[in-house]
Amino acid sequence: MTFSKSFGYALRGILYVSLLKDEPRKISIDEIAEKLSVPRHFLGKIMKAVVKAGILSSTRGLQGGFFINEKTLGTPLLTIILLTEGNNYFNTCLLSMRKCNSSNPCPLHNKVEEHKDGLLQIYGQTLVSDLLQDDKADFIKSLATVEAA
Amino acid sequence: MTFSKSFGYALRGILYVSLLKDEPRKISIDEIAEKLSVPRHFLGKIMKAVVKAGILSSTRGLQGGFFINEKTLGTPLLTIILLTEGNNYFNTCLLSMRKCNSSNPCPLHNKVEEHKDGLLQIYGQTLVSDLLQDDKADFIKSLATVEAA
DNA sequence: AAGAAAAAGGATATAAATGTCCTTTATTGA
DNA sequence: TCAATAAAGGACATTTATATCCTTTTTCTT
Ligand code: FES
Ligand code: FES
Repeated sequence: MTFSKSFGYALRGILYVSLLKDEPRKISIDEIAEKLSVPRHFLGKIMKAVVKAGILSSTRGLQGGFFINEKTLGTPLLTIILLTEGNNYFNTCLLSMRKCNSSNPCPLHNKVEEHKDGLLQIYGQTLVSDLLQDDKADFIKSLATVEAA
Repeated sequence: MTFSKSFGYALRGILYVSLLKDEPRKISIDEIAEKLSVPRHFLGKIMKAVVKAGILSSTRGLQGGFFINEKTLGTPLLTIILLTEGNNYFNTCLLSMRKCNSSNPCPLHNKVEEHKDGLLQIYGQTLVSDLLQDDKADFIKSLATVEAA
């Protein structure tokens, strides 16, 4: 059920850049890290992988930064999950056995299969664009880590 | 979606001991580790926590080992999950924000809430006894880690 | 009482995830 | 061409999860 922090950072970074798609400027890692209250250098490392995967684009140098490309908004969540959690995220057995396998299922397998598939469906169908909200200010607020509940 | 290895080891250990509930002997950590192909010392540490939580019982000394008690078979999966993954497993936000909170939801929250709740239901309702199979030999086989698919 | 067996407990080791820092490379504008 | 800026890349530090080992305590058998 849980994803790594890397996934959270990646998705939030992508969403933040996507949200500002109409601004002429590119978005720097410093801005993203600050607005999301996320460790700057670690985020940089993750965003590099995001760009390498083609989910976002970036340029170096003055006026450089991150910006969306033709793939960004249509990227399914699943792509981002597999990027940060590894390609085997959905075929690892819940009980730490080698491969999740319905022909030789572990004791938990059949109990959760339905919901596991359901989540996989959702992750495959939900696009970055589906997660953006109209109210930008409110959305940015919901992207920032908040200590207090 | 994924649990830690500790959870897999714990549940499999519990299931193995439960499966042998009709045998007069107690089950040693060596036997469990060997049958499940799991690291012996690490498993010992986890089983200690399982016993401390009252899910299994154990005695030291000659003829000692692990055995089920009145709670074992009726223990819901959820109890074991919270034991190994921590009590906040189901209220941590998927995007690494402070608290999963439907009044101030992250962008992913509403998308997955239904399935998250569904899994929680299943984990709360599924008991150790529900995971045991009649065919012991087959079941033990399904408990053992298998390298090859 | 003595010895053996087995869990419990604690100390340490290794690996992976997370986080920080510094250097290099690319881009822009003067 | 030069200086400034920002991502990319790589080295290193810290923390957490996983794994191993050794000692202590308990229990049983003789
Ligand atoms: S979850 Fe264990 S085999 Fe599928
Ligand atoms: S999953 Fe993020 S707030 Fe609930």
